Amino acid sequence: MARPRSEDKQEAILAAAIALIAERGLNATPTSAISKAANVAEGSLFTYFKTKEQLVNQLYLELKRELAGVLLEDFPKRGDARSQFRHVWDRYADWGVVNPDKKKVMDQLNVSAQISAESRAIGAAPFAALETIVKTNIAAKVLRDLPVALVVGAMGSLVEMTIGFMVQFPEQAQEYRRQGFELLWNGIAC
Amino acid sequence: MARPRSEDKQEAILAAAIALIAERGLNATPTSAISKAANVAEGSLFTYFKTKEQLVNQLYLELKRELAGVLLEDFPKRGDARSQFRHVWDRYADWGVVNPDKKKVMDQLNVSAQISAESRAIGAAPFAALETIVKTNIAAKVLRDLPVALVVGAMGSLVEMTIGFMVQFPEQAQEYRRQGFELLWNGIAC
Amino acid sequence: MARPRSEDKQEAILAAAIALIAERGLNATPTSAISKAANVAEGSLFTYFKTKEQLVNQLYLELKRELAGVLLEDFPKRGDARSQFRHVWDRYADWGVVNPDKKKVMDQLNVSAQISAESRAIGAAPFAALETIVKTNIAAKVLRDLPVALVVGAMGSLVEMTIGFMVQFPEQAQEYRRQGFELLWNGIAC
Amino acid sequence: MARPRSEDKQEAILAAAIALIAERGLNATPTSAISKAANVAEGSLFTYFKTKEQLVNQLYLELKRELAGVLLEDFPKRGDARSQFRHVWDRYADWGVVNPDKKKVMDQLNVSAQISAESRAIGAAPFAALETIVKTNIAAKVLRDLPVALVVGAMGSLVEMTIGFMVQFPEQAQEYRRQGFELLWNGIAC
DNA sequence: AATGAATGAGCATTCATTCAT
DNA sequence: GATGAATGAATGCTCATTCAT
Repeated sequence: MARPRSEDKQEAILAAAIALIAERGLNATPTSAISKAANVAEGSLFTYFKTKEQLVNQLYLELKRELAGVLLEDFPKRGDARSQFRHVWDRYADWGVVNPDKKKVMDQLNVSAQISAESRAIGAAPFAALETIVKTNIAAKVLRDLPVALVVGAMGSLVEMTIGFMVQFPEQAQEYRRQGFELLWNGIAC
Repeated sequence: MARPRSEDKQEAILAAAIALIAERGLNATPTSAISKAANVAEGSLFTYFKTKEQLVNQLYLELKRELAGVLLEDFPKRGDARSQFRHVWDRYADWGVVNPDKKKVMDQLNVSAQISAESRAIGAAPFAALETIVKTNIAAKVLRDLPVALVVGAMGSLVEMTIGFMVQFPEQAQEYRRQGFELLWNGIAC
Repeated sequence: MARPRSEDKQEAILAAAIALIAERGLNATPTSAISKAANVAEGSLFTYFKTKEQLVNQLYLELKRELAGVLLEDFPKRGDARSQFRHVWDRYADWGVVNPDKKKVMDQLNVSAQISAESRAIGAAPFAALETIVKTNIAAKVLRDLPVALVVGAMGSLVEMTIGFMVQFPEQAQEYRRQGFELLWNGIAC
Repeated sequence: MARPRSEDKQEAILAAAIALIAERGLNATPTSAISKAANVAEGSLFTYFKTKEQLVNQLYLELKRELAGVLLEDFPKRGDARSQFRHVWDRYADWGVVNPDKKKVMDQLNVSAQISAESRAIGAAPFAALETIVKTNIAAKVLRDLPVALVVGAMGSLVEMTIGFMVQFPEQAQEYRRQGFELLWNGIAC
């Protein structure tokens, strides 16, 4: 009967956290700044997230989940391998370009000591589908015989680097996106 | 007669900073902890580095310089392109495996808001030689016609990822090192 | 038609307060913990007690009233003075042993700055009968000629101390109870 | 070579804590108020006491030690038992009257959950001499055959109560002090 | 009346930096 | 230069109380 917890508020807090952490860095972003940016009382932040650490971990999971969703949405299940990888690559790159704040935050959280091992495990789960695809294509001799994780890792690290160039040189963004993918594909394909 | 500033102490502070930041993270490492680990008084740290930020920036430059030195030491100037890239790759990978703390700190500093644009520029300079090599080999049609920076970036991001696997699975370290390089080389070579 | 204030709830809150304050201390017991333990909403606590301070004062009065009632119940009006004092002594001691939580809370409230002078006055009132008994017996030369309040105070402080031993050494509880009383009686009787 | 830790400052903090806690109560006394009253920066309080809890425990020990010292100073070793007990009684009572703040603080700390079992044990040690005296006099049939701890406890609880009257009625202070002792002595002596 | 989310003042503690010795 | 005590702004979090539902 009391005011129900508002999902809006929870989201506003996460959104504010993204904007501020992207701009100022994780440690330079006090919870008070987050709550103020979210138009929420300082104390309210803690009704939605027990600690700052929990907020940060949840943010991490949210971003991972969102990204995984984006990558696999409209996935061309019946396409050839190259198209499939290209789909994931483009989705990832575009997501990073369109959401530079989220990208920056993810970069920071990826190396932060605040993210628990558990969060890392949960955050990695939605990407399992990618591993399957890689595995299948290695078995089918479409991809070279490399460790699955290495291929997945290469894709990740290469897009993330590529995104940097796309953001830095918006006019050549499409060019970079294509060239980055070429590099990846030549690296992994038979 | 005042004691001269001891270079030893300066180094001890940087070494302590590396160990602590690698273990606990940049923001969770107070200067007091660094000075204690360096066997130096809290105040003394500030005679060697005006602020924590300066210490961190200097640390960044130190690491970059060290890494660049390692990569180019014994560089096979007269070897073929593949050997040259392989040299850099192996040096980088081995450095990361042998110095996991330095690697972790560099990962953190690379995304930290504390590192100034100036530091980033200075830190990148020693790697200019790499760009030249890439440029030359693109011109010579040994490498594909890709943006130089993209190739350099790909090498960097791929080794860093590969190092992760080498550290995680020490028994297959050599295997990973080789496979990572194959992936890179196939990606960039004509 | 609004639900009437439930006396049950009021009592549940007081009972929960006793248990928690005894265990964790007055200042370490948030109202939220009390309401949760009482199975009542956080806000509801404040419909029964306007402030935490009022709750605490009411609790104090409740305990004082209960204790006074216990002491005088079945009071041997026609017995000799010793029996009468013994009755009060034993009742008090047993109450403390049977209700260690209430005893602890009373000890804390007795020295707490939260209890108003008014509450202290009201809380003392039910013990007026004791003063009368003391006064009468001093007049009758059964008790030494000491200030009434001093005698009453002595009885109080001695039982409370004695209760401590009874709780700490349950096997000698009866022994302590008797010996404590002897000490009191010899101290005050002619 | 740096400024040495000043004992003055440590004492100023403890003194400020006594004054404020006596007036406002333990939980209503923020460390900031203590440091301000001690003319010390907020942070400095924590160079002398790691936590508020530690400050409070130290304060407890300080008070216990001081009191024990006062009670046994100039102790009439060769006097008769009554004089000896009277000595302790008077010292205690006068200490309480002269130092009402310390008395109030001790009353609060005695029932506070913040004082550790260890502190309680250490705080009780200096009073061991009292137990010895009691024990000796029980063996010598000067005192009744009561548990030693009960006798010591009775002395303590009775003086503390008596102090209350002495403070409340300063004009009859001496009278109360004497009467309180009579009550104690008649209660414990053969 | 009942609920529990919302509020924001308040607090213990940390930490980069300064400064007396 | 070296030391470490001193400083006080900053921060994460708590909690009594209010209020929308």
